[in-house]
Amino acid sequence: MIKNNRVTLRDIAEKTGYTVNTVSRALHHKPDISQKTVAYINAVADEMGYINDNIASSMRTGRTGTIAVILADITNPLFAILVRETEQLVSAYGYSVLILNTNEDRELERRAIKSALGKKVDGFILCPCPECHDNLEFLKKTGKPYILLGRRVGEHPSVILDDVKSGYLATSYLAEHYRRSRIVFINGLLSISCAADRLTGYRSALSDCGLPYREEMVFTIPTKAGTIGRVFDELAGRGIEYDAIFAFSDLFAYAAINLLSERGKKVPEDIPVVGIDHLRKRLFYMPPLDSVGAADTRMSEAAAELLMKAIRDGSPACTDRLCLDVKLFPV
Amino acid sequence: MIKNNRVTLRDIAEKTGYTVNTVSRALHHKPDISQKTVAYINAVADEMGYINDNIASSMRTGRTGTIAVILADITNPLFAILVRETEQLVSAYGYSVLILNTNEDRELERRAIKSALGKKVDGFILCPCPECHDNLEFLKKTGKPYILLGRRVGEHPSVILDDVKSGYLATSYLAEHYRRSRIVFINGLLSISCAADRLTGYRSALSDCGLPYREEMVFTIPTKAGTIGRVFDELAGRGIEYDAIFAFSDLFAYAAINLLSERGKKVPEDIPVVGIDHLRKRLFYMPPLDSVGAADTRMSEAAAELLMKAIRDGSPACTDRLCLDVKLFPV
DNA sequence: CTGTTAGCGCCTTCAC
DNA sequence: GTGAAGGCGCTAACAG
Repeated sequence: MIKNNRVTLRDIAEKTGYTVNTVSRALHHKPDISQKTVAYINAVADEMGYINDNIASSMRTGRTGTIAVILADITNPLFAILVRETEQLVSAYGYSVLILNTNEDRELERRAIKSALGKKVDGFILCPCPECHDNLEFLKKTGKPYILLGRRVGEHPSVILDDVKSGYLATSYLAEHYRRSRIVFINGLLSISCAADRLTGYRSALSDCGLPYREEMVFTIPTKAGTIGRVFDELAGRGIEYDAIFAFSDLFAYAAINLLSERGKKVPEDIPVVGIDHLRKRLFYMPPLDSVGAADTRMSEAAAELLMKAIRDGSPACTDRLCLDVKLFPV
Repeated sequence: MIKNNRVTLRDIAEKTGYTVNTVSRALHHKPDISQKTVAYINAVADEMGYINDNIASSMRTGRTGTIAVILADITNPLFAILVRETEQLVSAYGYSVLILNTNEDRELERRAIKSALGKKVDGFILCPCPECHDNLEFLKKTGKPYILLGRRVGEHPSVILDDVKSGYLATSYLAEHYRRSRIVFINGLLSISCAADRLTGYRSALSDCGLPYREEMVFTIPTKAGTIGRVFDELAGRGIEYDAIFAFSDLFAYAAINLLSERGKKVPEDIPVVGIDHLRKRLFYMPPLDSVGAADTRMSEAAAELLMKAIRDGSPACTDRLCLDVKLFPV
């Protein structure tokens, strides 16, 4: 068995002659310890290489200084950005982030929530998977603060972008700026609020531009590799003419552009493509792309602030529901 | 103050009439409890919604079931992939992952290590930042198992790709397949082992192909946004002719392609570009790109396996140093 | 200002 | 097979 050679409060207490508890308070700079003692104890602790045992602290205080971020897949750049922004914000509060991937699967999401509860996180940020109602109700019952990010579900607290407007802006940009009338919409699954809302925006924009809504132009596919190829197969197989593409996400848009290139089509000359998320704002290496994204506020920072507030206040859950403005970022 | 309404062992004990300790052993399926009792207690625990308190368990056992993964930036897709693969592998062992970003900064790396120690992780995987010797020595002294990923430093245990070969393959592909002789190398900082090794491979390939090594064709830049633009400014400003680009990473390669496009150059017709990491293998939306990547084994899985083994054996650190084979993946 | 006491929830050791 | 006792390292409450 390995001997745990970690320095504990007791070690410092023995060395300094104070009690464990005085040492603890000195290290926390509590007001009821003399300046001299504080300085002395801190110096000794430093010298001995003391590091506070978070586990033991949590045991007493009930707080772990960790929040869970639960989402589909960290290799999706959008989620990576959300995580990074969240992490940077909460670290200012001394918090760190436990990341759990659901792969958009309900069962995995449930397990992730339980796992995080077992690790006694102080709060949750989650981008819920489809069909997640049970999971969210379960989470709500725990009384832990939580907030949804990017997708709303019923009355659960959430911070989202204005997805109806996103769909509207993207579609009308294709119609007006590029003067297109046959706009294919490659959408995500409608059980995700943002997909449903973007469809609403798409239809509304078509209507305002005097264009017909045609069901065969709209595809709903899961956020996985490969699935997007079938859209083009189907378009070709059924001989559907189109002159523009509105993609559910920048990822879909880039994947579509790759496939269009393979078929000898140029973007945007032959087929303009508009995406959503504006990844380029953060990821310098992404190719140019017309995209709709948050206008000012960062979604994840807003969510993280609300969560931190709820944790500090000891409120069982934040009750806010925020919908942030978006705008189109042309290439 | 919020009442903590979590179900504890004691609650189950009271309900079943057994002692806390019998309940604990039943839930762990220890052999010295009767089948009937085990079944009964588990049923009650389930019904009550019991979730093991990892914090309290860790307190006793000294293990947290968490490993730290410390790297530059999770929004870099390469790192995101490494994290995801690591997570998937260690989750099979019941482990989870704490991610800490260093932004390639020594001080942040040190803080990350300390933070992870405070959270009592059972082991470390890190992609060390430049000038990290002190940090690694510090980590080594803690006695916790650790392993470096993607970059080697001195004698510290590591799993890396064969970076010399990567540099060689990329360069010779440009020279032989594309028949180019003036190959610009946009490299990372030489204090990172893979940059140094890839430079060795680059030089060696030039030499084998009968091409001269020209210092003004080699640039070393940090892995940050914007810096790559200056390479092209400098090439233009100094009137340096070039007909191919070897990029330190796929990200650099994509960024270079964007900049070449802006300047009206076509890839690969005018200027072929070869990168490293082969991101497309995992990220379906990335544009086509010639790239060098791991031949078979996944680097992060190898590292994670070694770390898990070290943790299970209770050995203070894994001592292996692994260098995995690479190959070129043409578009 | 500092010391004493108590206990967070769990698991390990030993007894019965 | 099961129960009783002890303690992981820390911090909160209360003395003095």
